[in-house]
Amino acid sequence: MHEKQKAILDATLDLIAERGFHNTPMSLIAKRAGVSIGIIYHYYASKDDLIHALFRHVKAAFAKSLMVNDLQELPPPLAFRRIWLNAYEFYRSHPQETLFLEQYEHSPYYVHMSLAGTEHDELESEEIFAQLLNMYHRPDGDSLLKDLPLIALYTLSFGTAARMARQGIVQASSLDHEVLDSIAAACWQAIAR
Amino acid sequence: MHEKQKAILDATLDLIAERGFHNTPMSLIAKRAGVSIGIIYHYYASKDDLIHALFRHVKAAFAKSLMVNDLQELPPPLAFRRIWLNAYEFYRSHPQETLFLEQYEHSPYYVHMSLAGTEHDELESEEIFAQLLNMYHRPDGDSLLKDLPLIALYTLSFGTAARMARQGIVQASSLDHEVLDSIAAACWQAIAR
Amino acid sequence: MHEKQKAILDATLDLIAERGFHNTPMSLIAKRAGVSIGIIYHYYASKDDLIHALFRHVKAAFAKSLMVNDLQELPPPLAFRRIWLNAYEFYRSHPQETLFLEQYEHSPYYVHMSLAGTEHDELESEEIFAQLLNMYHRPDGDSLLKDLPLIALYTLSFGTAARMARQGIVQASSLDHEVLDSIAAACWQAIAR
Amino acid sequence: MHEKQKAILDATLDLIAERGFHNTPMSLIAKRAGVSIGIIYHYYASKDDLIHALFRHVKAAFAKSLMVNDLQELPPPLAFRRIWLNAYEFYRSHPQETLFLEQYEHSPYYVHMSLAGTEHDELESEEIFAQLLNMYHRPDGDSLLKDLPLIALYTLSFGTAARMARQGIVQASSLDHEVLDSIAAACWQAIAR
DNA sequence: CATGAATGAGATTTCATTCAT
DNA sequence: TATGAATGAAATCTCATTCAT
Repeated sequence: MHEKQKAILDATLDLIAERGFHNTPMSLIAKRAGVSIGIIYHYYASKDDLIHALFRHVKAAFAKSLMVNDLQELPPPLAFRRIWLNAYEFYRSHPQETLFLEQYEHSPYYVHMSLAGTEHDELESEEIFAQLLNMYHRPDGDSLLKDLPLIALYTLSFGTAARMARQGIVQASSLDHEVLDSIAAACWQAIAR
Repeated sequence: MHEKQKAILDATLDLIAERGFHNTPMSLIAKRAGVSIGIIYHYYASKDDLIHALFRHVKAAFAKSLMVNDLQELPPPLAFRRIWLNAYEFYRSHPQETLFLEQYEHSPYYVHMSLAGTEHDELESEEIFAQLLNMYHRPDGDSLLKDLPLIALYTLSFGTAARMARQGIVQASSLDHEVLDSIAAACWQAIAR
Repeated sequence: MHEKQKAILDATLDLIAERGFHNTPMSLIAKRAGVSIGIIYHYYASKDDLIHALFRHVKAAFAKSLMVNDLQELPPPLAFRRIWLNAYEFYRSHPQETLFLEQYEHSPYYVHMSLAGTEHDELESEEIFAQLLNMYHRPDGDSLLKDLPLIALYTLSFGTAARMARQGIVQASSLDHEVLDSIAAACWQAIAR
Repeated sequence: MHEKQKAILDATLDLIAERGFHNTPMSLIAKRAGVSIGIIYHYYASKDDLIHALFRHVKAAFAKSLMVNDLQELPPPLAFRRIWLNAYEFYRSHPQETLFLEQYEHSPYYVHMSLAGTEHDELESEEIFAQLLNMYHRPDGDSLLKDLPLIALYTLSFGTAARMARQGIVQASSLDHEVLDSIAAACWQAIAR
């Protein structure tokens, strides 16, 4: 990726996180990124295209931050907690990314995303979560997890991590390690059989 | 509230739920509501003001739907489930309201809401939730709940109800009663001591 | 004139003096006057009509303040100074009226005023000035005044009084009696033969 | 200054002189200037900003027209008359500018001008006038002028020139050279000791 | 690759005026 | 007389996008 592309994505991220989609004109993105409007249109076909590209970029960075090499070798509760905390930490240390994702995923942009060339389930991050949960969850055999819909398991575990982190960002508060451990434990309790 | 105010709020809700904030011009709201643009500005100072007012309106309706008269008389786990299901049902039966809330609460509108005259903790709905959880949760005495931050308890209980309902709306799928009971039970398990 | 008419004219005067014609909506006039918009249209056919009526009202008040009964009996230089100071005092003690007149008389409103039913030379105040100057000024006979166009005489005498007063209003400064006397004397010197 | 900026200022001047501030929509300015509305907002932040800029532009042109190289070398009364006539001629030969100035300087725009970034006494033209009068006027030493406030001297001299010219424009009449000389002489008589 | 002046459709907002009550 | 909700044409202003350089 060119240096200018990076600058454009960074500027877009910051501005949308603070001001929202419709309050972030292309001209402001160009100014913040220190580039011309023209060059933005050289790399991205339209504003929507830029926003969708930014979403994929941020999602990929998030997925990367969750990567744990030796997941298979850890005992299940530990593997679970490792990823839970990784997700939490990513959100807390990337507030702009978090605020952007919040808006994007809860707006009509997301619902209509597949029209823009990417399917929801092509996203790496979702795949990683599903992979982890599926490690424990075999609906038709012996499972370490309760027999609940995948989305319920997801919400009660990683969804909670995300929410806790986002809350901390918006309210500028934070939780200490001990409390986080308790919450992670409660999540495990909710989903473990 | 005047009849036209109601028509304006209804039209705004429908349009924003379907099209998003910035794809919903005032002219379209006026047309859908069957009123003139001018009268909207008679009741609301600006588009933003209208959106904030709509949020308060929807939130109040939601809070009202949660009201249960005999909460105090029910045994704790039953009282919990009663409200959990009420919240779930409200979302499932009010998809427009739900989609609107999704967008609003995850956008800069929500973060900047206090600028519009209402503080987050002034919202009736928040108060009702806090009230219920506090029924069980006495940090310094005997509590039925785990010793976790209020926000964690909230997320693991009602937050989950909301998410499940919203997911159902977006994906046009639905969960049967048995499954809902299991999820409610898992929530209770997560937060109960 | 009804009490409400007076309130309307007063409100209009204040608002236009402070905000200008185009920044003074009828709704604001109504609010400031403590009446409904409807009643304004009962008394005045349009906003322009109201403004023209206000002009005539203010001009008449001004003319009235200049009245001096025994002009004919005073020696010329004294008569001159009497009116000069009256004009100055009116402006200084009626800043809103003055600012309104400034705008009105230098805007296209004034140029097009005759279209609204009043001719410039029908104005009482102009008549009084002309009368005074004509007392001294007989172009074809013996005159106390220089042989200059009436408008030049007017500008060098009363025009100066007006300007000095207006300057004082805008800059919130004021001149003491002695200085005013000197200026009045200089004016007389300019026009007297 | 870009060519389009000039076209915009010219169009604005013509239209406001003829129609007044509030009867001159931006769309009309754009059409008259042969440019798009957008480009006006590229150069000027708002309609008010455009109007203030136009005022500074016209005032600067006026100041430039008064410049006389050898003022110091002329005998005082001649130097005075040179500038007096220059001012008169500028107004007579620039009716649009004159009508615009009339409206602007007698409206709240002028009073609020300092809010727009320019102080009254920063105007070149004012400086030139003050400079000239100060050449003759030393309050604490020997002066050729009467001991009057600067503003009085200004009004009795250049103020009169401006008024005479403006009157001629509005009434489409004009004064011959001989009469102008008499008026200039009367002005000098008013202010000279 | 890169710029940013230029466009103009369309957005938000204003406000003189009307009219049912 | 008196009200003020209601209208909608028209105003100001925004901004995604284009294109000559």
